[in-house]
Amino acid sequence: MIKISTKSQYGLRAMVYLAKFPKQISSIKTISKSEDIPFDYLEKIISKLEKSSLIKSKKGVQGGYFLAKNPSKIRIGEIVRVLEGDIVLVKCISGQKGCKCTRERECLTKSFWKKIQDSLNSALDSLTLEDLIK
Amino acid sequence: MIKISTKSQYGLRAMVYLAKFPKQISSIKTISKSEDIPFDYLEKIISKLEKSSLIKSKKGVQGGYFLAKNPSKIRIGEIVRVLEGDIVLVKCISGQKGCKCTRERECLTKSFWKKIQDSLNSALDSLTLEDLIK
DNA sequence: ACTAAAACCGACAATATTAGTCGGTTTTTA
DNA sequence: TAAAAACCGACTAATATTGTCGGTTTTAGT
Repeated sequence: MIKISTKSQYGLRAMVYLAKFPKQISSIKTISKSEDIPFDYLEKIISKLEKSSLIKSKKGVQGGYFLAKNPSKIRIGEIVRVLEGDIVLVKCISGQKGCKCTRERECLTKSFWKKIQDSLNSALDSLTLEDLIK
Repeated sequence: MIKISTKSQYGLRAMVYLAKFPKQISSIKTISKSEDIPFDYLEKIISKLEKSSLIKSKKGVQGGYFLAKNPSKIRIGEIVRVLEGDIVLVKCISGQKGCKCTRERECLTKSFWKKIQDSLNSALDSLTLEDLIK
C-alpha cells in the first residue's frame, strides 16, 4: 500500500508547529505534547531535520528548536525528502552503476516510473510551509 | 523511503508483456521467464489482476492469460491500485469513521497530503498501457 | 481414459522497513 | 549545582513486503 510514513507526517506537523510560533524556541517536549507525537521518536525526527539545516537548536535549559529560515523559503518537498531519504520509486532509474537494463520492456516501464517520480516531487515542492499555515 | 513495491513493478511489466502480444495467450511460466520475475510470486500478482477483471484466464494445457480489454482502455493507475490496494497517503483523509480530527494543525497537513494523493493518482491515470508499448 | 501443462488456492517463511524505546552524555540557564 | 533540555547510539517490537511451498482443479492432446 502506497503511503506516507508517520515519520514524514510527524515531521511535517512539527515543522508546521514551529512555523506557527516563529518568534519562540520550542522544546521537543512541548511539540510532542501539543502534537501528540511520541517524545523519543520525535527526537530522532527533529534530529534529522536539524542535521539538514532546516531547523536550528539551542541547548540547555530553555533550549529547543526553531526554523532556520522563513516558512516561505521551506518547501514541503525538502522536509519529506530529508525524512524519507530520496524519493526513488524504482531502483536504477537512469543508468546508474549496477544498473543493467538489458530488457527493453523493463526500461519502458522505468521511464514511466521516472515520470511519476518527477510529478510527485514537483507536487511536494509546489507548496511551502507558509502556504500551509494560512 | 518512498518507493513502488516490486509487486507493482512486476505487475506492470507483466501487463506490458500481455499488451505486446494481444493475439496470444501467455502462461505464467512464459511471462516469468521473459520478464525474469519469480514464478510463484508472479502467480499471486496475476491472480489479483484477474480477480479485478483486468485480465482473463484459460485453464488447462495451452492455457494462460490475456488482457480483458484493449490496452488503450487500461490506465496504469488501475493496475497499480489493484496491486497496492488503494493509495491512501495518510489514514483518515476526510472524516471517515474513527477519524477524530480534533487538532486543527493536524488537519492542515491532512488536506495537503490529500492534494499529493490526488496528484499522484492523476499522474498514474494519465497514461494507458497502449501509451507504454510504443 | 490418461498424462502433462497449466490455472488456482491457502498457508507458511524470510527479509526489510517502520516505528518506537531506552539509557545514557553534554550543554546551559537559573 | 541542579534541572531541563539537546544529543547520541544501540536496541526492540510491530508490520509489510517478498517470496516459497504443497497441494487441487481444469483441460488439451495422445
